[in-house]
Amino acid sequence: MKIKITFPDGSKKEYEKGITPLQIAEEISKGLAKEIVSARLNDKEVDLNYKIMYDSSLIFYKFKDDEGKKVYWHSTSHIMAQAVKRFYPDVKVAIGPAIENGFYYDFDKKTPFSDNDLEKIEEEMQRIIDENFFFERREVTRNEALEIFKNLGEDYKIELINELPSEEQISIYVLGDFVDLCKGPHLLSTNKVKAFKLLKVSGAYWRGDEKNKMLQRIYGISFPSEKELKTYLEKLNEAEKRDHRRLGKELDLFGFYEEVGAGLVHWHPKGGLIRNIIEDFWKKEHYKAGYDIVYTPHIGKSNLWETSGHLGFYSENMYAPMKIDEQDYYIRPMNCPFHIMIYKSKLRSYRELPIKYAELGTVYRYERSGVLHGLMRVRGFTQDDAHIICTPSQLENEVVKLLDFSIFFLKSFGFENFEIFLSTRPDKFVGKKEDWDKATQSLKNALEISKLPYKIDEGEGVFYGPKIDIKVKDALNRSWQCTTLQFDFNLPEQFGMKYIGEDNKEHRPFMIHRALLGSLERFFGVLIEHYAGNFPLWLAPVQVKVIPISENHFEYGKKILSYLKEKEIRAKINLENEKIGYKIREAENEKIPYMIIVGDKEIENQNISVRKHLKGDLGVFLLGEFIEKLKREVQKKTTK
RNA sequence: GCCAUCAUAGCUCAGUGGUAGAGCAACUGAUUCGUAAUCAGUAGAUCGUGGGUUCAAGUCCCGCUGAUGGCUCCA
Repeated sequence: MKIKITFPDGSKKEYEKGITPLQIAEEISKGLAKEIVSARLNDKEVDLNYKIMYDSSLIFYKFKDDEGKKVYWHSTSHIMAQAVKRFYPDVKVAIGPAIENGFYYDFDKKTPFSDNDLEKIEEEMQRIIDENFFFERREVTRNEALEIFKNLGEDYKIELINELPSEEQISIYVLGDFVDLCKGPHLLSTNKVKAFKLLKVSGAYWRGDEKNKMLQRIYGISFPSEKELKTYLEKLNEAEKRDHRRLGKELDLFGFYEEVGAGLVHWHPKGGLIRNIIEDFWKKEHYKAGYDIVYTPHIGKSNLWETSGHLGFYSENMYAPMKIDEQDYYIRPMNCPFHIMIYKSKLRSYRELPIKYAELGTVYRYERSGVLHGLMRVRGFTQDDAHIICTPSQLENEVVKLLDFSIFFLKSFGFENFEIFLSTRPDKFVGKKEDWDKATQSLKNALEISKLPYKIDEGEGVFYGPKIDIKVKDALNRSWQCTTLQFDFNLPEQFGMKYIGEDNKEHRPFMIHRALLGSLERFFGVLIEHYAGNFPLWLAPVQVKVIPISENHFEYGKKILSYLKEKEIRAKINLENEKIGYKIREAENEKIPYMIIVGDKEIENQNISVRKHLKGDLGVFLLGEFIEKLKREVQKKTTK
């Protein structure tokens, strides 16, 4: 009996019935057979030794494919679980999936794993790999599966089996002395794993729910070669070097103080200077784009927060109230109610709309101590917030403008790649379905008009409205959420916002909350990591360092310094009694974009030598010519 | 909040029950130097904090504060 196999390029070929993907690959080429890790048969991912019985389409997956990585990592997690079970037979296994970078496995073990344990487990894994067990798939009935895992005492697996849909084919994989419930597919055998490393241990709740028992999780990663593992570990190292917390300290940009409290940022002078530049730019552009900049209080009475609904749905993130004249006041977690007050201070006509209030508004939110993380997750931060209040017919156009404005901002800071998500109505929501549909459609239209590619996150909207989020990709290709643009059905209703329409009747305006950079703290953290602390000229706290070669050149250096300052270049001079190499090293470590080096030659020719950070000597310039170059670079916000 | 790890000089780190150490930074002196570290010297710590065990605690135990990695990825 012959069957027909269709390949991704559309070509077809006949094979004996019962042939496996591996055998087909072997016929094509030995190299291919060696490289593939799994296959897709029609719409189902299968093991390489799966017997093909019918005409099918076939795709091979290699490690470099996402599907292949998943299989590879998932298989490694099974090897790890087997190793753990060999050491600790009483441990119960929970789940062990592949994740974005590697895999983990959760274990129910009385005492947590130590780093020592990790080494032991790694050695045992290597033994399992050397023993080269087959990942043997068996399809079983529900009762058989329950029987097997009951005998093994694997309670978590039983829970999982009971939750599988009734029509699901249940499968188990046998790996030597280890049996696991698993849908598959897997590698053919354990020695396909060439290089692996266990990275960290942590606690993790069963199914991510804090009401459940805390399990012990081990994370790891694996690759088809030692070299790839090495490259990956180096990349981790590189990320660590540009960690904003480390650079924040090294470059003296910001700090946290135990005496003050967790998650409360102090911007040191250099960080403050950068922030000020960002804020100036932000304000200028907002005025240009038709926003009004407002300033509002940081606390407000409890009634305000009751009306807004924050005390109902956001109280978990709010700090306890303080009593002032017998009244409860809350420190603000958001700026919206205050902006709404300004809107409501007058009767508004449709002719005034859209009204756009912008504020660099500092807010305070309670974040659980364990989730705080440098500048990325803090308890007090400043949103670059705005509220756009418009008529329903203006909505779409306003969103188009907003998207354009957001992308302009992000690009100004050197981000070129974005991921855009549209989140739609969740299960719990306020407002009418039809209104949601209309608003969601407007957001969609705006994205289409802006020709921005986006993904839809079904049901991931906030309860008060659909939203668009923009994530930026940084230099290491990690994504960070910055811009969020949220439609709000709730607050205009709660606060009874209105405007007088063309028909001389009262209408309810639409309102959009938006933050472009997100929070200044978080955005600063992202910027630091994106640039690895090497800020572009327009943002660098010190733009130029003047370095005289010896004491004889101090006077000439000072003259240059004062001229630079006169031209509003942020410059410093190094008057230390050190050798030139040492001073250059210092300036390089401080990541100052340009160095001006002056000695006898420069004095004689009345010029300067310029050295660029990370690049080296640029040669000789006239001072005026160099300043022009700097001005152009600042103007263009050049990032390279 | 929960699990784990951690907190020693300004910074990075050593010190596993018996007299607190190093490198860098700082300061002083010498050196006056051409594109990523000149040499020598000086000073700097109630070992995060509060309690306990012990003849003796940086070190062992408990509380607190703060930091770090996780706690979303569904066999």
